Amino acid sequence: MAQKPSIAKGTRDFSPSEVNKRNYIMDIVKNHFKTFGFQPIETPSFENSDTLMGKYGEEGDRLIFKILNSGDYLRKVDGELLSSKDSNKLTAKISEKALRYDLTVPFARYVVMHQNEISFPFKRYQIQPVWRADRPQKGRFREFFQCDADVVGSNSLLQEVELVQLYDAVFTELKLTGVTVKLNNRKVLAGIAEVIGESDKLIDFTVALDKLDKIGIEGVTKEMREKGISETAIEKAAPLYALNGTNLEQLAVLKELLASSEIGTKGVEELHFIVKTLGDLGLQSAKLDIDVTLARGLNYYTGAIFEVAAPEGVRMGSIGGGGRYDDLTGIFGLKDVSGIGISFGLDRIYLVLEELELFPETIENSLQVLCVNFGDKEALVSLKLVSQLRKNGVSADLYPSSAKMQKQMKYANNRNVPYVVLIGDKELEANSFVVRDMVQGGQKEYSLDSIEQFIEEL
RNA sequence: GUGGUUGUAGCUCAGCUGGUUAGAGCGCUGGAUUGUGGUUCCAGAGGUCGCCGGUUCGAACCCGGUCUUCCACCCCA
Repeated sequence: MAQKPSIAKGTRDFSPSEVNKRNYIMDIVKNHFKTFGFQPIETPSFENSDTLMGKYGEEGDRLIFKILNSGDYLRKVDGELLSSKDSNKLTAKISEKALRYDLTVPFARYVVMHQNEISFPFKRYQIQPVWRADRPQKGRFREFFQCDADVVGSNSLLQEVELVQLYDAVFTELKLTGVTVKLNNRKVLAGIAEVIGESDKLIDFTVALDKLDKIGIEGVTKEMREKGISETAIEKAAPLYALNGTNLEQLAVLKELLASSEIGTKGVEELHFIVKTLGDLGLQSAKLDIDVTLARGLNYYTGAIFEVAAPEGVRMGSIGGGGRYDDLTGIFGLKDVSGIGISFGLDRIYLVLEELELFPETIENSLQVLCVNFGDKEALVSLKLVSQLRKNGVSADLYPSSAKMQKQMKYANNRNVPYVVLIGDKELEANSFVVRDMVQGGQKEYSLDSIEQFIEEL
């Protein structure tokens, strides 16, 4: 009956070394979330379908994993509906729960449900898996972790400033220097659309604009034409592609360009404040770049839009993103609560650190000391040593059986154990233990009465 | 959701226009080495060639379906 095991499409197992590396990233992210004053929450892995459906657009609904009702779920379904083969209508009848699609909507739901217990502004972070019935691709899975930090209940632009600092702090500690935080503002995009006379095509316009670095100016203009944007509008938008110089220089040009648009001017002012303030405060290793072509998450972002690009030379899309959304909780009945959030792309950060060999070597040393097992009597003495080491915070183990020495040494080698301890009959007699340095190759003998000496030299 | 791509030993991959017992390297097990790993030498185990069906005297190879992998698009983290 042996069947070949397999895992579901788009899912992954994580082996010890991978978990260690992922934890390394998450611990650093988490620590900075905490020092910036964010508090952790967790929400269920599945929600009522009503909570999720319709929040991510039509495409999103398709990508939500639905959970089949329990029991005889077809019994109550109308026979006519069943034979109509209308999947969308039928789904609503046989599925009332769905897997979490992101962390933002459940967070909005959380805020609304707990509004009376929360002190605003509420700063929360959340690191949990989410699921999407997407077709997998490189760096895209059907199950993946999101690391989000959001602030709700404050519309101060200082939050924008702070979140850029948070990105900077995390990537600096990860030794991932040279990342670029790209910054844009939905109001600027709206202003541009207004000035070129295509306000009603804002989404089409920005989605096309967003592809500039991918398909070039020609590709963008072609897509705009296909979406029915007028030639004059396309012409008027042309100066956007030629924006260059420092952030402040670009903002000066934008200010001019958008002078006739109230909302556009507001957006430029917001960007100016963020750029100016961060200029005064300084960043450790990240670079801040205005990028008017940045247009992610337009369905809900209303102000700032962030995206973090990996250092130059690394072929990787964005490793983080976020933005401000003025009315996220509105859909659940709580008006006028402004929110802003950022997200870290754990899987992609992992790939980048791997490529640049930035993981510390010590991550692989899961066991520091292994005692070779020579037999019952020797093992007992070894176990006493192991206990002492463990009490001192040193990860130590005794090989569980008196297998051949070669086998035990090989095991230590495969597990990357830096020190092997030998207590055989010779050592028993001398009340000592021999420590073999598996990296250098040398050996040293210590007395069992002065274990501290060994611990100090570790 | 659309188009393409991949699947052979634990891993990475060979395998000619269909032809008899399907190979290599690494890893694994045992030995050279009864107290020494990482280097060396010797021997051995391990595969329903993703799965189902079809064509053929004969299929890892050709055809159809299905699952999976990766890539592009859509979208997105």
